[in-house]
Amino acid sequence: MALKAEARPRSKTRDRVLQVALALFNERGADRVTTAEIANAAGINEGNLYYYFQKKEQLVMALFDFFAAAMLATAETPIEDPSEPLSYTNYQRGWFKLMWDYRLFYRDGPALRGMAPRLRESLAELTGRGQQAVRRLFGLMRQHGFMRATDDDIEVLIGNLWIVSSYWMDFRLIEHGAPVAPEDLAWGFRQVERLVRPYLTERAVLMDEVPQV
Amino acid sequence: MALKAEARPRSKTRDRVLQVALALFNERGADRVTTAEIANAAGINEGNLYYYFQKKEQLVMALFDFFAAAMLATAETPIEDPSEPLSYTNYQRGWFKLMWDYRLFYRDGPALRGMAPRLRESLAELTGRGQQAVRRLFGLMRQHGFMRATDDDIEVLIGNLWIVSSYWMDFRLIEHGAPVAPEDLAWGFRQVERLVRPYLTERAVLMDEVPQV
DNA sequence: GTCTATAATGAGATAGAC
DNA sequence: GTCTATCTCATTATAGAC
Repeated sequence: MALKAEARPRSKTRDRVLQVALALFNERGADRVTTAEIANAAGINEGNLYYYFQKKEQLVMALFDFFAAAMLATAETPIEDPSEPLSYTNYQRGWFKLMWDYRLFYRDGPALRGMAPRLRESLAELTGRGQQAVRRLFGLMRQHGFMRATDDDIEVLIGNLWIVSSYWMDFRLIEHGAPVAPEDLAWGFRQVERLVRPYLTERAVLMDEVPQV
Repeated sequence: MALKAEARPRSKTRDRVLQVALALFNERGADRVTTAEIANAAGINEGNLYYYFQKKEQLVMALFDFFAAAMLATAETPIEDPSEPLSYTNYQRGWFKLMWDYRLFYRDGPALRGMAPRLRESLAELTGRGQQAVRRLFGLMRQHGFMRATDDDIEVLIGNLWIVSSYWMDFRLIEHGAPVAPEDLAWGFRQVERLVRPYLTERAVLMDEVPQV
């Protein structure tokens, strides 16, 4: 099981390192943060950092474990009321909160995989489970008459949803120069919503509201 | 003008370096190729490489100039017969050929921007011009009754088209492990085609054919 | 223009004292 | 568990001979 939490015993210092690393990565980009900076920001010495994480890869993987748990919780959040269209919008909101909290994994994916090659297969596994959850969700929407799409439509749609969701932050960075900010979430939310819209029935209300973060 | 060709006089060695660097980057990934390897593959000494390109960034930017020219040529290729649906499919084929020939810029974008920070603004400019060409294309399709979409629909669609086109290779790499191969082009082609399909009218034939590369 | 050196970086990683 | 000090190593970059 690739997504289990780490085995090593808990420690306040260790937790602080992870917390600080997550913040630094999220803020400045994973490729612009060195182990020295992380140790410094955590108030410990660089040598001490290596007591907890012998390789930078281990640090990244530990962060990924948190992300994986959060993503699965998000993906498998049950729809409050499947007969109420707004419930699905709320579900989508959950995804965008996740993207923001762990934006290092969305924005800096390639850089992180450079630091931690093992990340690739963990990501593949997680992606599979996340997509399965979305697949079930669309099944539910069809049942309730909110969606009209063939199985094939849905497979292609899920692929495109995943790509747009995973990379819109990097795309936005290129176009705007500035790193992605909370205000940009509405843009991404809208792009994703429009992917789904062509397959919604008249029964479904518009789902292009601005997400709360 | 950021997209002009370089000013330095031509030279066989210089051309060979660029050609070899493009091939190596395309093949192995931009972040896995060192200047030493490039010089070696070009049959010259590492010191000599720095006679032509004082910084690795200059090498990347020179490659980008080729890419930019090819991309603009692709984007602005006139539609052979705007009243013939297949012409638009051919246009899309052109894009996928470009993606393959310069896949380093699609697959290794973040790594390249790490090597050459100036790339970001050049990419932004190029993206803008490319999107403008696609915008005109959709206008043409509307004129000929192949497309039914509001201006707003088209703006969102272009954003999603750009994201899926730009990042599907990286996504595919995560899911499959293996680097993207020519066979995968059909998958990407299909994902892109399905983004557009909901806005096509009955007059437009299906455009989901497999691209030739 | 091309080569042989050799420097200069800058990061990750470790050994061993406390 | 934490620190100081040091090492390794890949890479970019330059100086100067030919």
